[in-house]
Amino acid sequence: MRVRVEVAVFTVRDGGLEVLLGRVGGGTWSLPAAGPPEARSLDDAAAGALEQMSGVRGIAMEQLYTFDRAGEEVAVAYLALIDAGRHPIGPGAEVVEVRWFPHDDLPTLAEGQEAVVAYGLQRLRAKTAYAPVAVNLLPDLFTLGEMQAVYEVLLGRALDARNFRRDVLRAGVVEESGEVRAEGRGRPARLYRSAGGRFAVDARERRAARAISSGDDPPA
Amino acid sequence: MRVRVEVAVFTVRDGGLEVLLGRVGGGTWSLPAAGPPEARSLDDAAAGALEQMSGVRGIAMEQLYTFDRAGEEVAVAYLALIDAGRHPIGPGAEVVEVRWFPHDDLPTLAEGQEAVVAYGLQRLRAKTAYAPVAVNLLPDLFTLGEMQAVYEVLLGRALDARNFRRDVLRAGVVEESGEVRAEGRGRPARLYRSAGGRFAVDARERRAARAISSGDDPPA
DNA sequence: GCAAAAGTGTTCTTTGTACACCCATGG
DNA sequence: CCATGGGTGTACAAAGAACACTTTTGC
Repeated sequence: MRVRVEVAVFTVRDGGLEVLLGRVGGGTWSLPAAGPPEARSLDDAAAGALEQMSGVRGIAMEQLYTFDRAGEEVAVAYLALIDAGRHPIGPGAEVVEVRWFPHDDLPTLAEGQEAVVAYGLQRLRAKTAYAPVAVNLLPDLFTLGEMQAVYEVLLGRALDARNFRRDVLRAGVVEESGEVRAEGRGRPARLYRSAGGRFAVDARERRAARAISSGDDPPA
Repeated sequence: MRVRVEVAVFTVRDGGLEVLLGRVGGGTWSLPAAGPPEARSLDDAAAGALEQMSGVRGIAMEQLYTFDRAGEEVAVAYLALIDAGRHPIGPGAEVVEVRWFPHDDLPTLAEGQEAVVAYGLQRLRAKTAYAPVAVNLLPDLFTLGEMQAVYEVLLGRALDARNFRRDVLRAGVVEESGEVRAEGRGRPARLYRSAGGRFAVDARERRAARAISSGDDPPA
């Protein structure tokens, strides 16, 4: 049985959730993937696959699930979240084209990769309810308004700004940078940065997450 | 890279949580495991490994995590829960001995399997908070007292019987069988059976689970 | 001075938690 | 008749959800 790694990479841009895909030789698009990784850890292989396809490196990855493909090959799938603004993408060697696709308007993918994207999305949404996933999708400094916008994209619904502020600040997942940014019209917003810690958006989401959720944090 | 499957099998017996281990040739104990499964799905290979080692079949399995072992082999780990009373174990071909070990008093295991057991346990405890895992660890018909006892073992703390009853019944995860069982002294208890559905023991646990938790239900 | 986004507190409802008593049986 | 486990309901605490108004800027 051959072993492969495949990475579902998500970003939030222009009010939408997007997936990173590349084209190597033929016409079919593919997730960042690597064939039999020789004497490398799976995690390294996944990071390598992303770098090889897009030039992006230093991104945290989380193992998602291991799919078998007709009993002949196993594909160890990973999830990665990046801020597209901070990490510009460019085709690596042997890569014809890399780009972001809206998650709900993907081209035909290589065999079995739809399932990887679908599961990555499910996991991402589940994590939304208890982990500060948005900080991985935002620049170093960001406003609470931007952060809320990311959550609204991930959850597909509007959030109450007052409760959002209160919950995020109470959870201690962000800290004030002291700086302020005037973003055109409107009162300037304070800029925050990540401070670690966990976060749950609201109880309704938590319940939903539980209902579709199971796992744990990966070992190691 | 070679592919293996390994299964962490848990049961609750005599007020303790136990793990199924077997010995094949040498002196070292091992989880049910199978080498390169030829043209079989991973799930089938995991079920086969359990049957091969212990004779037990027809048990639901859930994929846990894929570990890499020094970049040479990947081990796809599974979690299984069984009622030891309903599924007696016996050594399969080429198996010298199979038995249950208390989870906190395991012998030396084959390379890397401690991590599989540890992670299986973590996942099992996390699932406790939102899934009716106890029904997999109980006979067809059981009393709420027995069910509560299983949860108390998994959680390692006492539960309030009144709240437990209310929550379990409200969640609709069990249904009355109409039968009653006199278990020695005390008022006879009604017998219930599983009715599907989800269940969370209590909010404190839910929070704890969230804090250590991440995943989702596996695909498919 | 007005449109637009940021920032602040309070009330209400739901959920969870703690807790006291009666019931049915075996010994 | 009493010890043992089964079964029921209620009062209190905590968390989440809904909601109105003031502040600071660009135009």
